[in-house]
This record gives sequence, structure tokens and C-alpha cells, in this order.
Amino acid sequence: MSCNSPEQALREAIREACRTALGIDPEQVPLTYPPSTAMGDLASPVCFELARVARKPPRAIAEEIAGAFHPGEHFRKLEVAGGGYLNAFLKRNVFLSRWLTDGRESDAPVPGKIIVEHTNINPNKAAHIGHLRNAVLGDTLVLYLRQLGHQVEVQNYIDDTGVQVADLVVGFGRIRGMEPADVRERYSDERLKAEGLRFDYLCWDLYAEVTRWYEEDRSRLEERAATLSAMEEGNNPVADLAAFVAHRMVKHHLCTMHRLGIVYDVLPKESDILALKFWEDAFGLLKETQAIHKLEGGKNDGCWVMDLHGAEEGSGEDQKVIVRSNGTVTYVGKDIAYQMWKFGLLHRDFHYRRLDWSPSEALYPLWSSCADRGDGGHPDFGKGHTVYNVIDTRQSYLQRVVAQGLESLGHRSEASRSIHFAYEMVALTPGAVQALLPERELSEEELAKSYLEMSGRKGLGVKADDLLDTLMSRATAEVRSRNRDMDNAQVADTARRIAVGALRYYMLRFSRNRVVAFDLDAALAFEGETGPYLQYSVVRSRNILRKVADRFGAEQVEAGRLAEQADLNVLAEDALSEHWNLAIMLSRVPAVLRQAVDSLELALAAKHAYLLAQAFNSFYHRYPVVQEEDEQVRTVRTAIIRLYHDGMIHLLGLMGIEVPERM
RNA sequence: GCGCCUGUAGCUCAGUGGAUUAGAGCGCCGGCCUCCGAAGCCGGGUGCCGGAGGUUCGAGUCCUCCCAGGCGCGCCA
Repeated sequence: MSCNSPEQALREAIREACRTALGIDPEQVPLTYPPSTAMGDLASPVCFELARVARKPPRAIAEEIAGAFHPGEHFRKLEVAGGGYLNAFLKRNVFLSRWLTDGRESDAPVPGKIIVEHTNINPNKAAHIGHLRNAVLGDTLVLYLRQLGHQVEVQNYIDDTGVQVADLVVGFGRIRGMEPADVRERYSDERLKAEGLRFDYLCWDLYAEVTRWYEEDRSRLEERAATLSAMEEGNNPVADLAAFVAHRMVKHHLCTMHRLGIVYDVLPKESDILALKFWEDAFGLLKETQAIHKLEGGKNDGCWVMDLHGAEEGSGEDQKVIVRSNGTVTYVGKDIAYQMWKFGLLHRDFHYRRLDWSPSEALYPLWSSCADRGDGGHPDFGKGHTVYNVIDTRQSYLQRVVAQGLESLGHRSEASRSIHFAYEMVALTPGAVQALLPERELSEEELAKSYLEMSGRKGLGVKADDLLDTLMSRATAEVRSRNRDMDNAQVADTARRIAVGALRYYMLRFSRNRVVAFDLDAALAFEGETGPYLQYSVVRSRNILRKVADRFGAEQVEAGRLAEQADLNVLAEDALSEHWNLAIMLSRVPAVLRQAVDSLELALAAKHAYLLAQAFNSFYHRYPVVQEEDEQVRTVRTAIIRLYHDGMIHLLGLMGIEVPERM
């Protein structure tokens, strides 16, 4: 909203009244919303804070401020309520007409690029619903940030040289007995497609097999170590196979996420961080600034470690090994280097290449890092002003280490703008596991737990594409039964939007630090607090607009005309408050988005959208529009419907939810 | 042992910096389609807000302690 927004105007007017009435200039004027619009449209609890300074009861201060208040162009009046709240009432028609014409503009551009890193699935298995939560949260954050005027770069980090990929290579070689060339030939895209198989699903099973294979004989772990070092060495068949496997898997992940509308700008690969020696650069800087130091003696003899601030000695999280005694760098060390690169604090950069999606269809242009011979014409990646790392809360400790690394290097502001977007995992209840994976037997210990975390190693999880497929088929059946005249293409498109809407809303509706105990029935539901409920309400609003346009003329639903003609005062008092309530709820969307981003509680916006849909549905049943005979009443109702329709399409769009034409 | 998170209705969850009788969804029971699409609406709730103290005129909300559960704390990633 512009600086001329009601919120801004109210802050100023209250501040002015404070000066006049009390001779006090409050540092800030907090704003909130009254419980109902009957009590006011905006409120300020500022008098509670002033009470301490002025040594008077809040209520008395409120009376004085209200007496000195000048309503200006936005407000009708300011009332004192409760123990000392100031409740302001907007000039409704003025506000309605403004909101109809400029309600959904993006905020003005904010300088400084924001980098959001999300998804980051280990490229050795199909994506599961835990990855889905990460990607949906990350992608939605990106959409909200862009709405708030930020330039955002989306990174999806590919750990293509880790043990998880190595385990797969071991599995192909030792369990399947295949040579690298066999793997490429046997699992070519063409051949798998012809057989109706999927590489990511095959690897899902193989990975679990490898884990069991290790457990049968722990000495087999030497195979992993050997594979890993061959991978690090490079330029050998094992390393090539690892790269092949990782690349195939990444393509699958990209396709899976694309089904949900989730896209990326660049894929930085760990293999390139190694090849381009990012770590060597970071290591030098860390030594130079004494952010890390080498230990002589003790349990970490010969290691380079970082001491953690604010942790008591011996508490367990007081010291982190960054470089092992054998000279190799740990995962978190590489992560520090990567984080430094994101802020442009390293002396090095990747080369970039257009990602080869073939023979999959290239769904959108995408860049991948590479170690040499890059393509020209790529954007200037990295060098972010602020970085959000979307990673589940189990990595909080390591994320603290990364941020402290920056701080110790003297980059305090970068450290403070290095934000761990932490969220809890998606887990399965023992009952859900038995229902979804009946072939899997659970131990006594597992059955006793309230939930089981998903585990690629154990092959325990719900694959993202399976869930989407189930949603799609359910949505298709519903759409067909309700719309006999729809052609197949339209049914498919509608079902896709519904399936995606259901899934994305389900992933967004929980607050971030709550473990989502995956409930298949709830995830598949189209009724109640679900994405399709929201979509359906918008489809209904669209039908009304269409009918009004058909019957009374297209200009009757045009926002500019409605802004001029709609007059809330033609409504009776009780009806008016319900109409007004919908308008005011829509007007709060920008503030809700701001709050959602500031708190990283993206569910706030999802919840707001749901409350809006509820209010709309109730409105819909109570107030006819097309059949309303009084033209003025019809016009103001049409204005409210227009506002709802446009506002919700926009808001749902920010959650990655598209509204179908019909459903 | 230390750190972080979570305990609110049968189940799943909201509840911002103190505003009436603590709210939704699911489930259950009852209504509502000659009327803009019933994926909807309306009605039906006796909740030790985990427990105990404390601050306050006032606490689900703030502070302390305790209990229960989850997750971290590796020269794994």
C-alpha cells in the first residue's frame, strides 16, 4: 500500500493527537485490529504503553487523545474502548472505492537481492512428502517476498557427492552386480519409459536394500568409503556413474516439483564447490580471522574446530569440528563456504551451464553450476543481501554454526541476514504406516511411538508423486461427475489445479514448528479447511460476476465503474456490517503477508484466506446478487464480489494455488 | 546431562504486544437444493487451555519450577 494508507494515516493522526493532548511523542504507534468491525476497523493499544510514561490510567489517556484526534480524509471517528484501546472507523465508501481500484499492486521494489535456498533433496531417491513441505514452504516464501517488492533468487542445492549417492553406486555395483556402463544402458530414459518404470522409484528401493546390505555385514561399509573417495577423485568410471545417477535423480525431482508449480533459478552442486576449491578459500579466511583454531590433544586432537558462542563448556554443543584430523573438511565446513558464496564473500564463483533436461522435456530454462566451460548469458548469481535457508529444524544447530562462521569472519550483518527458515518434519503415525505400507512390518518399539520420521534408508515414506497421482485421480472423478460437458483436456487441467491446491494448502496450513503427522484422509480431503474449499468459493464468485455481466451488461462488473457507483449506505445496518467485513478482511491481506514473512509463519496467510472464504460463503448464502432487484443494492454487492474474486485469485496465487474456471 | 520445540474439544489444529461467553476443521446428530453450483450454508460443545507457583485490576497468552512427548548435541551428511 502507498504511504497514504489508512494505517499510516492513523499512526500519524494519533501521534499528532498525542503531542497536542499530552505533549508526548510516542516512539511508535502500534496498530491492531478490533475483534469485530462493529467495534472499529483499526485499533491502537498505544495508551497501554503511554500509561507508564504519563503515569495515568490508559483509559484516561485514550479519552484525551480521542478528544484531540483529527479524522482527516480516511476516518469517520475515533472511539475509546475497553481498558484504553483507540478504535478508528474508516470512511467506508472512500475506502471501498480505493481498494477496488488499487488493492493488489505489488509493493515498490526493495533494493538488495534475497536468496532463498530450498528443496535440497539428496539425489538418490524419489521425493517424499517431507521434501514437499520444504519445497512448498520455500516456494511460497519466494512468492510472498516478491509480492512485497523483493528481488528473489531461488537456489536448490544438489549434494551430488555425498554418501547417499555413493550408497546407490555401491548398490548398483555390488548388489545388482552391474558395471557403470550397464547401469546407463539398462536404465536409460527410453528403456525405463517403455517398461513403465521410474529411475527415482527404483533407487528408492535400492537405497533401502543397500542399507540392509550394510547391516548384514558392517565391513561392507568399506565399499562406501572406497566409492566416496573415487567420487572425490573424479575422472573415473565410479565418479561418472555417481554423476549420472545424481543427474537423473535431479531431473526427476525437478519434474515432481514442477507439477506443483515449483521452479528454481539455479542449482549449485557440491561437486563444483569441491572442484573449484571454494573450501580452500573459505579455510584460509577462517584461519586468518581465527574463527577456527587447531587443537593439540584432547578428544579432537589435530582437528580445526569452531567454538560456539553462548554454549556452556561441556554442554555438548560447545565446539564443532570443521576440519578432521586427516585434513578433510566436514559437511558444515562446506556449508560455510557455500553460505559465504551466497553473500559474495568468497573470492571465487561457479561457472554456469544451462541445465540439460533431455531427454525429459525441458519445462523451463534453468541454470546449473559447473566447474569449467560454462555457457554465457547467465544472470549474476549469488551476492545476496539476505539469505533464507529452508531446512528442517533438526539442522538448527548446524545452521547456527554456519551463521557464526560468518560472524567470526567479521561479517556480522551478513550473519544476521543469514536466516534459517526452520520448520518441523513431516512424520507418519504407526497407523498411517500400516495403512500406506502394509508390506512393511513395524517393530514393537516403532509401534509404541507417537510418530515415525520418514527415512530413505528404511524406505519409509510416502512418495510425492504417488500422493499427487492419488489426488489427481480423485479430483478427476469429482470433476467429471459434476461437469458432464467438460472435455478431457479441461477435466485434466481442472483436476490438476484442484490436486495442487489441496496439497499446497495442506502443507501450508500448519504452523511451522508443529510436526505434521501425515494424515492421508486429511491430505486427500476436498471439503472443510482445504484448498478446494477456497477454490470453490472463488469459482462461485466468478459465476456471479459472469451472470451479472450477462444479464445487466459487462460494464456492471468492471472495477472502475463499481468504485464510482457502489454505495454501502444503501444497505441496512446488519447487512452493511457483513458486506463491510468482507471488504475489510480483503484489505488486510498486505498486512497479513508482511506479518507472515516477518514471522516466517506462512500459515498466517493461508489461514486468512480460509477465513475469507468462510466469510464469503456465508455472504453468498445470505445475499443474492444476480436476483437482487434493487439496482443500487445489486451494485454494492457486485462490488464486494468483485473485490473478493480478484483479491482471492491474487492471494491464492501467492500460495501457488490456481483457481480453475469451473470445478 | 545440555539445548530447541510441543502439550488447548473425541481427533487434527488456530488463538499477534492482555478486548466480552477460548475458536475452526474432521467426526457425530438435526435442518437447508422449483431460488447466483450442496466441494456449500444454518443449528447442536460442561474444553481441570499438561501441573504448580508467581507478576497483574485482569493470564491459554508474561516469569519460574515441575511432568509428559518429540528432535538435536559425530573427526556422518
